[in-house]
Amino acid sequence: MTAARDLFWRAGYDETSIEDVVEATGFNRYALYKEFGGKREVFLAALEAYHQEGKAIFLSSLGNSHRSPVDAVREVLGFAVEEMARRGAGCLLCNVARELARRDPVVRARVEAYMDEMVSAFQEAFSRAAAREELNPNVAPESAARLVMVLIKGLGAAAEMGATRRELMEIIEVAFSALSPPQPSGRRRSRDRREEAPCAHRRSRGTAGPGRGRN
Amino acid sequence: MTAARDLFWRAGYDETSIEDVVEATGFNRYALYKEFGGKREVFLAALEAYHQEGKAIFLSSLGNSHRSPVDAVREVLGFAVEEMARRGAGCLLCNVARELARRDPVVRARVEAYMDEMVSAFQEAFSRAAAREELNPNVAPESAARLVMVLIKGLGAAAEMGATRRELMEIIEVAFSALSPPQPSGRRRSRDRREEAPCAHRRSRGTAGPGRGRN
DNA sequence: CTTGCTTTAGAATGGATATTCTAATAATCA
DNA sequence: TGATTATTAGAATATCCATTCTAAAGCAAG
Repeated sequence: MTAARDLFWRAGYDETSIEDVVEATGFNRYALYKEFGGKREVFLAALEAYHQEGKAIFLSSLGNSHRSPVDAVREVLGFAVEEMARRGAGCLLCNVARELARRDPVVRARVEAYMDEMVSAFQEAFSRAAAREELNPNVAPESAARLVMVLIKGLGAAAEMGATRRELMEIIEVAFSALSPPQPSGRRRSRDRREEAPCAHRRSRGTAGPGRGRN
Repeated sequence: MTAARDLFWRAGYDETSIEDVVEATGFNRYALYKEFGGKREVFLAALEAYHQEGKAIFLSSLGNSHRSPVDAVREVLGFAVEEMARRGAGCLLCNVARELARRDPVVRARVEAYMDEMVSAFQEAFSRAAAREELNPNVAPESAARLVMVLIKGLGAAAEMGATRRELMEIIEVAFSALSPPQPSGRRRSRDRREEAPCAHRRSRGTAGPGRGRN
């Protein structure tokens, strides 16, 4: 199934022919129709797998409860961006939202549900952060969550136009600097933040990381 | 030409048939082929018109030199979002980047050039803002410009999934709070900013505004 | 070995649509 | 008016691809 997912991810729904899927998965074409019903259903299965995998990554990142939830979200965004830059392809969910989901109400409902789930998860994380005073009090958790979703969409689009991982990471850092509280703890000056904010290099080594793809 | 542009804008390239263009423009099909050469060329003309119009709006917004360039960028983003929410369609340039530009190198080059132009324009505005100490010194003008581009892409995608103008405006405000300098002028406290930042309501009246579409 | 079932590869079908062709109509102008 | 040219509407062509059909091959069990 990951083979099909990668195809759709790279090329999109329309540009991936059922023939490509047959080749990549080893499934016989006829068998594939008997198993799934049609191209759309194959895709929906791939999409489900994609979403579940992303969710698992996010939850595991949140699991480290000694870390700020804001940082967990940032980390997940970092993983996503790593993957996007490597593949030259944005979030599969966001991509299909612009092609198949436009015409197909079933797919659209599914995509909306997945996205709502994502926003809710982000929002909950930010709410928890707010309770721990780790979120800028000027920013509503809901708005922060929506911003993250917009970032995911936009960063993916940028990656598809050839943006580098570094550029994308830097954008994340800038955007997230709006989410940290003005004074991290007691009464520290803004210089202290300054050393945090523009550092887009921390997770910058390595080739792949535990990002989304691969298996 | 704006009729064709609106079609492509709303439905995308593939989902807009040449028949639709014929109907909407009144052009005879054969005449249209003689005039432009093909569907792709019709589209390129519409895209050029779209870009020039957006550029004009941006320049006129920047023109008010008594206003901060950061605010000018924010205002233009506001116009764009207004239009996106009204149409339920994101930036035409960003949209086509994901469909036609993938397969068509000529279109891709054009799209890249337009986008580069946009980023450069934003970057220049932010540089000017930095010189006037109206940009957060922790943020490089280039990064700010790239963030704005990512926001445009992401906000458009969000609008297509049904996000409201208000939601989108709020996201802009949050993101832009990362761009304002920590202390606006002399030595004011963060409470002063707090009254500025989450105000997504200033330009919130009205129905359409001088946004992109319409004519 | 033979009979019945499953799986397969490749051909056939059907629908969509960009593009070109054609015959008719309108427009231009001597 | 009459001849030439331009424009049009609709038919014809060509391509692409999801889906289905078909006939052959593989396989299981008696």
